[in-house]
This record gives sequence, structure tokens and C-alpha cells, in this order.
Amino acid sequence: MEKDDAVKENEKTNFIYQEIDKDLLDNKNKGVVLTRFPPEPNGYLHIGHAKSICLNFGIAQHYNAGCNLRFDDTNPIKEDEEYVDSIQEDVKWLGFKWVGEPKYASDYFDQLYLWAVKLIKNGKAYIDDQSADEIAKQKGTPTVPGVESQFRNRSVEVNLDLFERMKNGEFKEGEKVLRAKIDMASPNMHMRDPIMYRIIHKPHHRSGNKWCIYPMYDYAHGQSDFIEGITHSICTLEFEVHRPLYNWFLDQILEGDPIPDVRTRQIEFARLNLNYTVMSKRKLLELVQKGIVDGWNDPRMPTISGLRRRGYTPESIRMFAEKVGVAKRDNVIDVALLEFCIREDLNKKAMRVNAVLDPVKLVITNYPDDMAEWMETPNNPEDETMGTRKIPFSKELFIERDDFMEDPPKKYFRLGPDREVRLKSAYIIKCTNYIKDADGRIKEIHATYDAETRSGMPQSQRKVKGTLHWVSAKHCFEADVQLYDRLFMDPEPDGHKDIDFKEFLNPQSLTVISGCKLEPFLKDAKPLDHFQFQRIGYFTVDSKSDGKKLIFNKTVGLKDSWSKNSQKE
RNA sequence: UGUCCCGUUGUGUAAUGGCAGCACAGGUGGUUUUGGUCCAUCUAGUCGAGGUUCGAAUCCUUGCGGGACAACCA
Repeated sequence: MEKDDAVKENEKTNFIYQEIDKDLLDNKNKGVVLTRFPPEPNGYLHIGHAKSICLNFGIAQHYNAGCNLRFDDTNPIKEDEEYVDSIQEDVKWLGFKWVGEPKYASDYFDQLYLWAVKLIKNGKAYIDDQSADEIAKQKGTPTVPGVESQFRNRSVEVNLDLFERMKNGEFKEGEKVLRAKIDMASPNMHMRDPIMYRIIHKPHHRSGNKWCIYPMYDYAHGQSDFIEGITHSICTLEFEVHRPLYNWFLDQILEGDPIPDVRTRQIEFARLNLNYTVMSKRKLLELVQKGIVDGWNDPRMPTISGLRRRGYTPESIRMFAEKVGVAKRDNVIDVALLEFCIREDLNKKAMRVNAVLDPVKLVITNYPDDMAEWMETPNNPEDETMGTRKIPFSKELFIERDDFMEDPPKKYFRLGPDREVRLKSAYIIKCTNYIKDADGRIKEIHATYDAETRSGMPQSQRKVKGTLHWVSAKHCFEADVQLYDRLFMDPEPDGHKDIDFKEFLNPQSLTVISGCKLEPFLKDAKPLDHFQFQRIGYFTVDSKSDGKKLIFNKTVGLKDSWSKNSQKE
């Protein structure tokens, strides 16, 4: 049976949508759907987060529901305001709008404290005086059950008093913790009396000096979901083993209360992995701190801000998130898919311009010395509404050095001695001579043009093998171009047990070339403007580019079946 | 030698007991004033073994393989 295209477009088939549909069918949560994106503000967002953002906000859009932005800020040692700002900027840039103001787990510290007292009163939590080492030792291993703490059976009164004094700052860091009393023999390590609160004498980016005890992730996350009325708490697979604890804490805080309308539920999916890069915030931070890259937004980084500076568009990243899908099995996505997505988007949007990256002079010997003609050329053959513009042509031009060969092979369609080639939007020319310098390097190419072959004239219809891009020497201007290659040479740089991921850094990941010749139109280009440099690739003005000197970042090359084939030989 | 999760073309993802499909990557041909785009076309897959069933990628058993879990991180 044929399905309507619009329906097909809107059809979401991943298992999370199926779970939500089921919940809705069962009339769970009174028919409400509310998701959340819960980053810890301890680093910049990367493409893996983009997958999660598109999933959570995409669900909200699909069900005509909402999605919260909540900062999971329970550890003042690692977190910072800078990250809070960058995360908001990146989510907005991707095109999503969260419900109301951003939320913070730290907004709920009072309520979390009250619930902790409730657990103590119900005999479900206790203060442990042991050191981190001792607690770790008692915890056992995945195959060996843990041992109960000697402080496990303190009275409610003592626990209450000690917890109060912990809160009041009477103890040093590490001296005491609040632990849930569950089961030290549980096959699930997370159920072996997990720590709920620890002492940290450090001001928090939001709550300042109000607290010196901070809740752990497991004790804070589910309760924050519950407070906000989140219906589906979607996270990555490594939290799967936390789910029983997530539910246990909710059961405890709800103990004795009426059944709430909304009972949040955790669903896990497989995180995104991209080949030839690393995705852990810790490793990305290391690249930043060691100065291996130019900050979190270095165009080689898989961060949202890096991709933005590289020239990726929000649409391309959303398309990518759609194409990688959502499932539970481990995956490694080929960066070629990301590259496909940005080409796809920029092909439709980017203005075609002429830029010669590695220039060599081409002299049209039979063209008048002081003449200049302004040739009309389409701004984008994919989109007529983008119009046309005029580009200057004159006697002396620059073309790409590798568009000429002294002794070309048969399949080479470009310029060579006595060969004919078309100059895009201008004339058909024929190479008559070439001059080399003392080192044998091509210095200048001479050609004649056929005045009857100007673009648009009947003679211009003549078939010629190749078409070259070019700029007029006296009209063009110079700019720098930054060429990027993958940051790592190994498909899985952090997939080797005994080798540090930095061993695989690609020394050629950045090439800066100056003296590139650009057509005059480009003088007005602004930071983050996207262009297609004809026959080369997509380029974007660097965000650090200023009025004095333009810097272009290579976003991605055009598909190139010529170099692919010629490399095979 | 624990618990949990996962195995579908090279990669990713559909099919939820009824024709194994889609996308990327790769190959070939065509169109083209970008060796781009576009169009056509090809290559290639259900981890193994049993079982249930008229019928299994799908359900069951079992084997094998991969992953997660032992921070006072999230």
C-alpha cells in the first residue's frame, strides 16, 4: 500500500517513539509528554550531544509537547559559568527552544535535602564515616558481593543529627557521606548502598556558599525529572544499570504520598560515535588545555561550536542526527555521512564564487592589454532565485596550478600544451606556450582566446573537455585559507588500550595557505558566510576573520572523482 | 567467571510472525560551461546450531561475539 509522502516524512520509527506511543496508548502520565536535555556544564557540547538534543527536542515537536533544558550542576568542582553560556548558545543555534527559563538541578537542592531527611527517617539512608578508600573496598566487585559498613545501623536520631551537622559545615571533605541503605550484595553495583551526598567546601556557580553538601548524580537526576514533571527521561546506554536505582529513589521519596499524575521513566539509547575523532569531554578538554587545538571551537573539533566555525549549518547537523537514527546497539558513524549532510545543505544554499588557492599566471596573449569585460555568471545553478552577478575578465588571469600539466595523461581534461579548455563563464582558450623558472616550476602559461566563444554566444556551445575557474589578476585580492583534514589518522583513536589517543594526531590536520586569489565580490564576506569555491569545495569565513584580512575555513571538499581515480593508478 | 544490554550488506538504520527495504560509502553508465549537482544502474546482509510455526530477522533454547557496571564524576 502506498503511503502519503507527508506522512512518511513525519513517521518516526525509532524504538523510543514506539515506547512513548505505547505509554500514550496506556494513558500514562495523563497523556502528557515532556522531555529534557540535561547537560553537565563542564565542557562544550559536541556532535554526540547534538544527537541527544535533536532526539529530545524532536520528540517534543512530534508530540506537540515541550522539552526542558536542565543543567545537571551537582559538582561545583568541575562546573563553570562559561559552559552554561556556551551550551545555551549551541542549543539555540541548532534551532531549538526549551520550555521557559533554563532549569538547574541546583534549583532543587532544598527539596532534595528534605527528601534525604525523609529517607533517613524511614531508615533508608545513613551517615557513613568511612573514607572513600574503605567504602570502595567494601563495595566488592561485579562478581564479589560487598560488605556492610559498620555505620550502617546507626539510629535514625544519630543519622539525622549527623546529616544536619554535615549540612552546617561541621565536617571536612571526605569525613562523612550520606548513603542509601539498599543491598550490599546486589548483583547491580549501583544498588550497593550508593552515596547520596558528599561534602564539598567549594562555592557553587549558582548557589554560592549556601551548601557544602552536594547530591550525587543518581540522587539528583531522577528527582529533578520528577519535580519538573518529565515523562520520558532519555539518556545513553551507560545509565542502563542505574535505572533500578533511578526507580528506587523515586519510590522512596514518594513513599506514603498519593500516586502522582506523572511518573517519569528512563529510556536509554546508544550514544553516537564518529570515526577518526574522539567524543569524550575529558579528551576534548585535554586537547584544549594542551593547546593542541585552537580552543573548544577549533574547526577540527567535533564540538557544535567547532562545527559551526568550520562551516556546518544547523540544518546539516539536524539532517545528520536524523540519518544516524536511534537504537541500542553500539555504533560508529562514518564521518563521510556528516560530510554528505553539509554538502547536501550547502549545495542548495551556497553562492558559487571563484577562488584560486594555488595560483599560477595565465596570460591571454591575443587579448587587449587594458581591456576588461564583466562576465555574467549564475550565483547558484541549483537555485535560479539567487540570481547572477558580473565577474571581471582581463588579459592576465590566475588559474589553479594543478589545472595545468606539461605532459598530461589521456584522461586529464584540463590545460596542457596545445590543449583547449573553457574558462567558466568566459572564453574557450588554447594553450600556446608556458614558461618555467630556474627550478623547473611553471611560472606562466600563455594561451589565446577565441572571441567568438564568449559565454552565451553560439560558438560557446562547442564541446570542450574541461572547464576551469579563474580570477582576473588585476581585479582579485588575496586572502588566507585554512585547509582542514581529520584530526586523527586512526578510525578509533581512543579504541586502543595501550596507546594514548594523542599518538594518532594527524600532523597535517591544518594547512594554512596565504596568497589565495579571490574574485572581488568576496571582499564583503562576513564571518560565518558560506560559499562554494567553484570546483574546490565549500568554504566559510572564519569567525576570527577581521576587516583587515579575510580568512576562509574549508568546510568540506566537493566530491572529487578525478583525484579519487587518479590516485588509484 | 556475576548482573544487565546488544548482534540485519563495508557503515548506520527499517521490517515487531507474511516480498529483507532505505541512506551513506563503493562500482558502472548518462546529462552537465563546476571531474560538482542531477539521473539511471550494479555490488553487498539477517552471528552459529537446534526448536515452535503453513511461514522466523522477528518467538523459544543454546552456543559464539561485542558492550556497560567496581569516582565521595555525570
